[in-house]
Amino acid sequence: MVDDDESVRRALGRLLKSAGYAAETFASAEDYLAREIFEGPICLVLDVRMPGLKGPALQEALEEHGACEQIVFITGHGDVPTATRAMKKGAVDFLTKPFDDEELIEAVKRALERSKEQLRKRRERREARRRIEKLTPREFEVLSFVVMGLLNKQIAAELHTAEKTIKVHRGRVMRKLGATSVPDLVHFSQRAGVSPARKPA
Amino acid sequence: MVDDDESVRRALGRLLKSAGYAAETFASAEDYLAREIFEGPICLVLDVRMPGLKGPALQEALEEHGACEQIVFITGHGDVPTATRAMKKGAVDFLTKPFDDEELIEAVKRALERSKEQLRKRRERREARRRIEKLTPREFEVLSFVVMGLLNKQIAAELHTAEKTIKVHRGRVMRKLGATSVPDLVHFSQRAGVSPARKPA
DNA sequence: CCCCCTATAAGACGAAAGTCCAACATGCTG
DNA sequence: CAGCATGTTGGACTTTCGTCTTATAGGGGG
Repeated sequence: MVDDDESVRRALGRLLKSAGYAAETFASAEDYLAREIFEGPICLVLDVRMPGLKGPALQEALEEHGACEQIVFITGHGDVPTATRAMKKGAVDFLTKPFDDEELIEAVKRALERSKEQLRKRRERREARRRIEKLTPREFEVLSFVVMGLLNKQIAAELHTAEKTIKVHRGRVMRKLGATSVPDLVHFSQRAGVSPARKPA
Repeated sequence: MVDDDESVRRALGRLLKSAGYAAETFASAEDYLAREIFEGPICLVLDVRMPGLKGPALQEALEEHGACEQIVFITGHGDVPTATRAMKKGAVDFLTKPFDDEELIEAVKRALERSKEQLRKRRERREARRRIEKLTPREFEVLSFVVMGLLNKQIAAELHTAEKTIKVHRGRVMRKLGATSVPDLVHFSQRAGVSPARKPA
């Protein structure tokens, strides 16, 4: 939680801890950015108006860094454009003080779920990319064609080489990716966010 | 566009038409619901406060019907909670009068893009489901195992039957879905939103 | 009662894919 | 230069997949 008002920090800290969350508090956006990085689902309860870096500015900074925390804004003097912009940029909620404890808890809960899911997808994607990067250019080409459903001989024709060669590449791709089947390869490609090339039914 | 104020309807209607959009106007949410259904990307510019059915209520009604229009709210007296709730429910933007023409045009543009994309996904999904529903229960089971990467003999073991039988089912699945390869089957399953069953690497 | 759908299964055959081993050219790097 | 990674093939062989035909059996509907 980031809020410049210490009484708010203490009150909300108590509230969140009583709800079972490991709440940490920061007096400014700068303090938050300087914290040690925790890898796990994070919900950031963020005041809009603060001295120094403002809430929305911190939101943008975090987004550029590809951070995974989900943000719940709280504010005393929120206006509609600010709230709308914050929500458009992916905030989970935008609460105006005074708000019910229950409201905040609910928002934090949803934020953590979203953060967890985002984290999971990101990890999957990174892992898939990490392995795919170990492929040689040729192997990657072959992979692309395989997940498009082409037969070895068709791939061979595309690449102007022998079907035998394709088999070898294909086997190496399977080993390098740790895949055991064609569907595995498809999942890998999709998780890595590659091959939008299609030739559907 | 739905707004109870006729001068607003005329002004925004002109604006949108001059921007190249085929704008239609409605004086109330009820009128909008009674319109003939148009299938295509739709952006609904919606006033929040109106006699009869309010903007947010219409938003909920449309969502329950699984409509595909994307909503841009406009309002003269918007408050933060209303804006936040609307955005949480998927509104594209929430503009407070007075707003720049440019702002509205931009919002409408983004809304139409989102609507188009949503429409595309929905069509894909419906088409995939339509075909998958033509499968017999047994064939569907086989499909599930195939897209999980199991061999025919493994599927046979799972289903306590002979590999030969699986081959027959598999062939029928391919024909019924119009697929020509295993990756095709995988795409079908995913587009239809089935088989979250995994046994990853 | 007969036909159709569904599920089952066998035999036969060919195409495709995967797996051994071995070989060779290229280009980079130590 | 020697070693290594990469891309390229060949042969031989196994496994898997696909298709064709044929066949049996149960359930439901006309």
